[in-house]
Order: sequence, then structure tokens, then C-alpha cells
Amino acid sequence: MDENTDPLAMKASSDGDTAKPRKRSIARKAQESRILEAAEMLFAQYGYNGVSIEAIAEQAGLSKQNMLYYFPSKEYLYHHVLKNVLDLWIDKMALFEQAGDTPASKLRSYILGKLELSRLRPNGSKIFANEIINGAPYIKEYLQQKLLPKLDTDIALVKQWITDGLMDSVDPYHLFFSIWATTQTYADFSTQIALVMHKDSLETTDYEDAGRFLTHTILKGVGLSE
Amino acid sequence: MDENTDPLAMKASSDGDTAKPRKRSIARKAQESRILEAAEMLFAQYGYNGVSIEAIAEQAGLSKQNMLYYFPSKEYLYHHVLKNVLDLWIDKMALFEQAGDTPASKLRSYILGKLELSRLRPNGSKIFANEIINGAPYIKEYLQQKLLPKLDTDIALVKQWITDGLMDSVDPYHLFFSIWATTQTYADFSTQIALVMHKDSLETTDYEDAGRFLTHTILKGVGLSE
DNA sequence: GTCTATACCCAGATAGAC
DNA sequence: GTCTATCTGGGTATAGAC
Repeated sequence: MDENTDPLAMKASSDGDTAKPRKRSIARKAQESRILEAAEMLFAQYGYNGVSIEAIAEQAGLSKQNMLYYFPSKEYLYHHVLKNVLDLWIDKMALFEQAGDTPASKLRSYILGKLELSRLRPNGSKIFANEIINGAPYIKEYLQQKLLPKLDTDIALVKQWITDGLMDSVDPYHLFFSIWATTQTYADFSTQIALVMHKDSLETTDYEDAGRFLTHTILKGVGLSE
Repeated sequence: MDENTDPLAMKASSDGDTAKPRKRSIARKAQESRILEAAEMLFAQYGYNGVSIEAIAEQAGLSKQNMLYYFPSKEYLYHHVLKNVLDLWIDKMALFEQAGDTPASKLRSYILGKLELSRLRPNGSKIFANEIINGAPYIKEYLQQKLLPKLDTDIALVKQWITDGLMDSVDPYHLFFSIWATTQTYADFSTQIALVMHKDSLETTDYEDAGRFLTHTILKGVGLSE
């Protein structure tokens, strides 16, 4: 990824000036990873303003002053977390690149892939959701530059399928909005879903049920059932 | 609603001790409404920790000290806002009470009703979403007591439809999760949706398109197309 | 009910010794 | 790189005059 045109660009945390990776940079990487992991979890659960850097530092196992040595400000840290999440997200958002040669199998892979991402990275999903709900202050440009081009391709693909009579004539935009919403809800709204299902938390089988429901309903709903 | 068993109960803001409503209580009600409206907007956009009571007061057109006269603490104010939102939400969540005598028309009304709520009260939707994402600290009990009973009835209804062979054998829980997610996304994720559609904000026609897409896809997807 | 003033606290960030 | 100490600003809330 080209750092120069990256709207979320920040000073590289790794060896920008100190040319060669040394022994110590390995320890540094490990510390940074632990901090980033702790930060992702806490930002997801409480939002940017709901966590103190002290809480993050404690979760990562160091003092807040020491953490500020690695990430000189809270915003800087948040940007790192956000960038990791976004790169992962945008990658999974390309329908065109999904496996399968028929429209049905491509769409099925897309839905299950997005659902799997929700299962594996619920905290990332929540951070993304928080960001969008708050008007996407940090990531608007990022989405514009990275998401829209991929999505345009995908929209065109779906339109082609419709033109070719392979599926119902539905609005392709709203199809994507629905897939995003239904898959991400299992991460973002897991509290409510678990509550409704009388569980403490969602299990793998719940995601399997969700996958079955979503692929059946959406594919059939747009006239793509095999 | 019985205040005594209400998990979000709070001291009544109106005449608890001063017995009779007087002239001044009218002015008070007006002030309170303006404060609540301002608070709902700002809490929705920035989250509980992202707004200061000063910002809310300014938006409502009074000093923060004066606002604290009406709502003696930030949390107290938030509870009021949240309670208004929740009552509205739970009401619209009952499928059983929807118009229509066929499963298809009942479900259609339900989807369009939820979508309409997103259009008319996007801020309420965002506050609700924020609350759930953060683990629903304030509203878990509320959902348990108010939402679950209604939902149980609705789940039973859908199961009956399936037993009667009126629709596909899909998991009723996930059907509701999908409807909630797809309708609320137009409020919660409006920033992203508008961005993708190259607009500044969503218009009525976008909601009509969404309604067409959702009713077509979901009804057909569960085997309920007329 | 509305104002001025202020107490109080917490969080982000910096300075400097080691 | 890690520590102790400290500065600073902003935010909630209260006191008390009018």
C-alpha cells in the first residue's frame, strides 16, 4: 500500500530512520502488538472517548507513560488500530474476487466470507461501526479511495448478471447494504442477539445457522437459487 | 408503564412533590423538550462520552448550569433520552401487532414499519446501536423484560406459519435479526450509504428503493412471495 | 429560575532522572 | 526504555447571589 497517498497515513512506527532492524526492534514489535491488541479490544467495547490510555496500558501490561513512548498520543494509537481494521475490511468487501464461477456461488462465498470476518474479528467490526455511526470522521476519504473503486466494479458485475437474465432485477446497491448489515450485525449486535437467544455469547453453531439462513434467503430472494 | 418495575426507572422529572401543574410547568416542559431533543441528537452523533453537557446546553439554548437545574446530572439526562428511544423501539418490534391477515402482508408491514422508524428517528436508532455495541450496560434488563416476551410470541407465530406450510423452514430468530439489521442500517450507517451512493444524505426515494428491495428479497427469500 | 464563580477530578501529555 | 513527578485542560457538578 502506498503510504504517500494513504488518507490515514501516519509516521511509520517502524524503522523510518534507524535503517536496519536490530535485536531490540523485535521486542518493540512485540510490545506494539500487545498494545494494539489491547487497544482494539477496548476501543471496540467502549468507543474512543470511553477508554483512557491508562486502561489500555494496563490491559497491555505497562505504564501509561511507557505506552506513550511507543505511541506518542491516543489519537496516533487509534489511527493505527483503525488502519489495521480498515485494510482487513476493504479486502473482504470485493465481491469480484470471490471464489466461484456462477453468480450464486460468488455471492454465497461473499456472504460467508463477510460472516466469517464478523466471527473472527468482532472487535474490528465494532470499531468500524462506531466510526460510521459517528459520521466516519477519520475514514471518509479512506472509504472513498479504497472502497468505492472496488464497489463500482462489483455493482457493474451485478448489473451484468441482471442484464443477462441470471437473477432478479433488484437494486444492486441495496443488495450490498443488506449483506453488509446482516453479516456485521452478528459482531456489532452480538449482545442483543445472545440475549435474545438466551445465551451468554454466540457460538460457532450460531454462525453456521446464520450462514445457512442468509445464503438461503438472500440467494433465493434475488432469484439466484440453484 | 409501571415505574416501579421499570429497570430504567428514574425520579419523575415532573411534579413529584409540587402537586398541581401550574403555568410555569408548561414552560418547564418546553425547556425539557428542547433539552431532550438536543441531547438525543448529540448523543446519537458522538456517543455518551463524546458530548459535554455544555455542548448539549448550548444546542438547547441555555447555560450548562441552567440545564443542570432541569436535569441534575448528565447520566440522568441520558437515561431520559434512552428511555424515550427504547419505548419507541420496543413498540415497533412486535410483528404480531402488524396490519395484514396473511403472513406476507404482516411481514411486509413489519419491514416497512421498521424502515420508516429508521427514516424518521435516525438519532434514536444510533443511540440504540451505540448502547448495544457497548454491551448494553443500561438496557439489558429493559430488553429482557419488554422485548423478549413480545419476541417470543412473534417467534411462535412464525414457527406456526412454517408448520402450516405457508413459508420455507427458516430459523425464525435469524429472520428477525436480519430484518432488524437491514432496516436499522439505513439510520446507523447512513454516512457510509450516502457516501457510496454519491449523495450528501439519504432522501425519501432512497428509503422507497430500500423498502422495495427489502420486501421483495426477504419475502421471496423465505418463500412468502404472493 | 438564571446567573457568576468556583471546587473538584480525571485524563492526556511532558520533563527529566535513571 | 522505564520510572517518578508534574503540568495542563476540560468536564461534571455545586455554592450562593440575584
